Amino acid sequence: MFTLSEENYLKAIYHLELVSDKGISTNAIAEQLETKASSVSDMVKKLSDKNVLVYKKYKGVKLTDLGKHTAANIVRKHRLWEVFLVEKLNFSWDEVHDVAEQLEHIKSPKLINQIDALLGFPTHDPHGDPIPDKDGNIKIIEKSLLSTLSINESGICVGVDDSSSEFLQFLDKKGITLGDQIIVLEKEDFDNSLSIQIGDKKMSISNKIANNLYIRKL
Amino acid sequence: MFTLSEENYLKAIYHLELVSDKGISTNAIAEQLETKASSVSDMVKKLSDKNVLVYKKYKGVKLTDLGKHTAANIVRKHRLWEVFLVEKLNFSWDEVHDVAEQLEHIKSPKLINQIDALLGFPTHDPHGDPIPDKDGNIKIIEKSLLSTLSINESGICVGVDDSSSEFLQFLDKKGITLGDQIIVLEKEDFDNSLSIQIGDKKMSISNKIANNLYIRKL
DNA sequence: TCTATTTTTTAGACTTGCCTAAAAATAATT
DNA sequence: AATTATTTTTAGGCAAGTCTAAAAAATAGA
Repeated sequence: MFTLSEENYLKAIYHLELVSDKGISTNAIAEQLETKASSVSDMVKKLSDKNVLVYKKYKGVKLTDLGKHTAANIVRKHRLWEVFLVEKLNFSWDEVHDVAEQLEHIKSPKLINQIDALLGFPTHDPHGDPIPDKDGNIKIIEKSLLSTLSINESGICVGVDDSSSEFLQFLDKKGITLGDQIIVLEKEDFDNSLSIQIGDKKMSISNKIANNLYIRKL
Repeated sequence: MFTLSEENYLKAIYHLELVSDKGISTNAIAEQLETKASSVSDMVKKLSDKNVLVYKKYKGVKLTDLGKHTAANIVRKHRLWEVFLVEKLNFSWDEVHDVAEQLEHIKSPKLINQIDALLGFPTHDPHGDPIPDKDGNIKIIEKSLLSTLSINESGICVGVDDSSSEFLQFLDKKGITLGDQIIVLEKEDFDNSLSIQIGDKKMSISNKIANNLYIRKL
């Protein structure tokens, strides 16, 4: 069994490994968790003793299979709770993160399995992120940043990169929702902004936004 | 904001105050929480500094209004989660306690209010215990132990005193459920056992059982 | 290659929450 | 009232998890 703190470290390292593929550095973990490198050094030794990661001094860490499995399970719980909050309790997608951050640490296999069933075994959370299955496997879908689409290409909005409540509320204000079909009408060289069409609405989208919206190309 | 440990102390003292009405002793708290009196002394000072209770050395403690309100809110969350688990996730009444013990510490007013609404604002948990409202008030219903009923008296089963899973499973096996109407047919002086009738089923009930079942007399 | 800079680890300290053992206060008994 | 027993508090210590400051290792630049 893992403490709350240990679980948070595992999750942080898991997320970092999805991006970097080589050993995760002490500093990277410290930044992710908003803590100090010295604290990370301590915890990493502890986690190494528990066989969830491999640690060689100055060489960064790598999760073991046990570590990956454990971390994926926490992520699974986090994302299932997010779906629950949105689908069953009328939370909006920008409100769910902090609560899910607490709920993900509840220890009860039956609870999370029943939530899963109640929700109809969803595969993605409200931000479009995949939900690991019970074995920790995730189904990766082909997705591209909106900013990488060419003129006249179109696709379905399937996720966000930045899931801060500011960005999500901005999308709400613009009327952009997961599942929307988007066509790129124009690309402005000057500021890399885009003209896009959603349904019959046309609008201009800054580069910053286009770099945070994932599209499944059609 | 209170730590997990502080919340558990508050809850324990709250429960003890419902029974005893005078200052709650250090030893009583220690026993309730399965900890040592010295630990209680420490914590009680901390809680006194936080104005949730009044503490005079050697004199026991009393919750302040703030303390009562805070504790009632934790109990409210615990019992609402229990209802949720039974009503929405197919838990049985003997499985809910440990999970609710974790869920009661989740901090999100919106979460618990939405759960409350989803459940239709229940007033009692699966064991018949009353759910405090948002202000911490509970509606006490007139209830008596089954053992206090006289021959030919009848009532509705409205709660249990002992809510251990052993006792609850025993009731399941006997086919006794909250809401059942019970008539006392006979009382045995020898061992204080009872003959009762539930619906058209007749059965014999030991004194120990009769001392743990609450009845609303008809 | 040899400094200079950055990264990482170690050392020592602090807080929370718990413990044991001993002292102090209260309660009970003769 | 004096002694005994019980309850409660204090004193000191321990583990988890964090921090700062300093030392050690790795990396980068000339």
